[in-house]
Amino acid sequence: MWQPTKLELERLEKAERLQCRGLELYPARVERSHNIAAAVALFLRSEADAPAEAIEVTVTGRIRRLNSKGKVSFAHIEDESGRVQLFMRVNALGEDSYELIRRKLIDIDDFVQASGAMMRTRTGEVSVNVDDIRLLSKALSPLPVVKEQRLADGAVIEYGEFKDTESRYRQRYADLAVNKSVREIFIRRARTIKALRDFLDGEGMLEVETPVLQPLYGGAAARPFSTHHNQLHQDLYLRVSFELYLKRLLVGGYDAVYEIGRDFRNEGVSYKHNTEFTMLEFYKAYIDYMGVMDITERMFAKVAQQVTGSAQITYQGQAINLAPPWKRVSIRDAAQELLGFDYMDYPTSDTLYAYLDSRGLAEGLEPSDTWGRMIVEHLLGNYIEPHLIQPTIIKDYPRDMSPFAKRLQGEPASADEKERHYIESHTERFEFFIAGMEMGNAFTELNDPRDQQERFVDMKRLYAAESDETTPLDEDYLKAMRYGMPPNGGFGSGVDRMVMLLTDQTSIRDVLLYPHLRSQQMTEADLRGQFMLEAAVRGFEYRLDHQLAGTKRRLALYLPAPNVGVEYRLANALEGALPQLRNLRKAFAGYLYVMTDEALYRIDENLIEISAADFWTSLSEA
RNA sequence: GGGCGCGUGGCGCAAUGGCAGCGCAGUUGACUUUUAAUCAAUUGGUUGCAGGUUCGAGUCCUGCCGCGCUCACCA
Repeated sequence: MWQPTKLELERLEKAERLQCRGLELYPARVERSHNIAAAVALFLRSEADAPAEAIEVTVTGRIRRLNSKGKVSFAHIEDESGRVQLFMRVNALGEDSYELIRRKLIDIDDFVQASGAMMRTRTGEVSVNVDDIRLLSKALSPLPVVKEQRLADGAVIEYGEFKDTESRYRQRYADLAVNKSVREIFIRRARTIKALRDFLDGEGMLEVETPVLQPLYGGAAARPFSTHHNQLHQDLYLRVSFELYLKRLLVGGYDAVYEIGRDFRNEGVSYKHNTEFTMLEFYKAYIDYMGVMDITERMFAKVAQQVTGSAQITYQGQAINLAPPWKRVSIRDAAQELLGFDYMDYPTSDTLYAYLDSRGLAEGLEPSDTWGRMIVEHLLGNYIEPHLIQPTIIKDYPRDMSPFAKRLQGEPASADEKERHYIESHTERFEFFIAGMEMGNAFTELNDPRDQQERFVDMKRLYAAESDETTPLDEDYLKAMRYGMPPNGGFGSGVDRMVMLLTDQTSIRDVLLYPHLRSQQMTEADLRGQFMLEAAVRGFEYRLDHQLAGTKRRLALYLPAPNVGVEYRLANALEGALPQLRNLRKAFAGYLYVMTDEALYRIDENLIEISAADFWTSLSEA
């Protein structure tokens, strides 16, 4: 339950004073003739005309700055479109109205509606000469204070920023309300996703939606979240990818489909991983991975153009050119180039490990890792990926890392032994990297059901050691493929990372409105809220106290006997709150008691009745 | 999960183991063109939680909670 701070109490008191004046704090009706940017633009245009007409406007917004100078006051209000200054004089507003400003009954953070003619103040700032001001919404809690100084060159310096990351993520609304740059990130995010849709629609692809809850997960080797459907008595997984469902649609006769949606992976979080993230996948019939490369390059250039105005972007101070063509290099050649050896000279995991070890490149690698994993995760991830600042397509991945990709095409018969083995052991898969970050993944999709089945078995065998989480065999997917799947190229890309790139952010959390954070510990305020509810519904009284045992800080819930004299009522009353109570118990070092006039209970795993003697004993032990 | 770091009024930050302070915001007063307005006065803190060492702990130690960075995991 909310326990107002001093500042909040002051605002509550103001709220009462406003109500005493007969003012509505949260009126239902609003008037607004222009958004702020439009009002300013209109005024600037009229100024250009010689005999400027008065521009009367009614604008709305949140007060972000308030400067009362006796009988004249200035405020800045802000709506999504921008800010404008309110010029308020007692003469124009009248004593009564002006008093609201002068006495600060209207505070910074309140939403107001202001009417008047547009004007310039003596210092030249475009303002509204306010003759009527109305409260639209009273802010009872003050937002963090951020002051802005506008320099002559238009630059804005912020003072007293709101930057504690935890508070900003947990109270994103406050972050957005005071940090304009944060608001801009999410506008740009929306534009990015729209630009992607525009592009893909323009390519003639059909946007589709496939199940988030899947009986079998697949399409990526990631650990899933699982859940259960009660009525169907069935376990379900939250999807880790859309791949298998989208490709089934090509069997169904669509030439090209795409989906933008949420994937869920039960894995660690990092600056570029969130447990749920936005994925884009598309599958297009009658093209191979080279066709996908073309689309990829065009798509990134076009989206960047649409979102930032240019295909040349700056990320963390580095100029990045997204315009095609991008560098395309096989993983084998990239390793050759950056590390100076041909991994095909070490065609088994044993020989490769031995070689890498001899060069001091095996740190973090296990001899038991598969050959493909050594190359892709270790060599690529650690030694190649960080160098890929300009967009780079790394292609032709080892087969055991690519269960849905077709084998590399070539002339095995005519090549020498090493090249023959290379072609047999690699696939038409590529990943592409920008700013040292993996941005996406694509293949010439496997459409041979017999080969696909073999791959499932191979994967199972290869990763059996890691047991629990291999890609399960999806028999229905194979069935679909047996009906005939057109040759196709597929693509998957993390949209959040693309947004990071286009907004110059280094953490995925800064491009997610509500990044995943561990839930906060139950607080006393939460518990009070819980009990206020229970008490209101069930009609009992309660009291929560600290200071049970001298100076030791303890929390106790006190339920007077007349209200909860009957034990089952007590149990009922606590049933809902018990999990929270247990949680709270941790915060109070394990001591939380419930008392009635008749009995004492300790909250443990359950509610345990104890004697008064036990109670005092356990307290003194603490 | 491991390592490193952080947690002090609403926000941003100080405080060799020795009186918990500053700026902004707030409150009161002055000011009819300010813009980080200014001037004067002033309120507000169980220093994340719990224990310990000490004459004395925001500071040192232990445990817990949360966040950040990083490593691991993530074909």
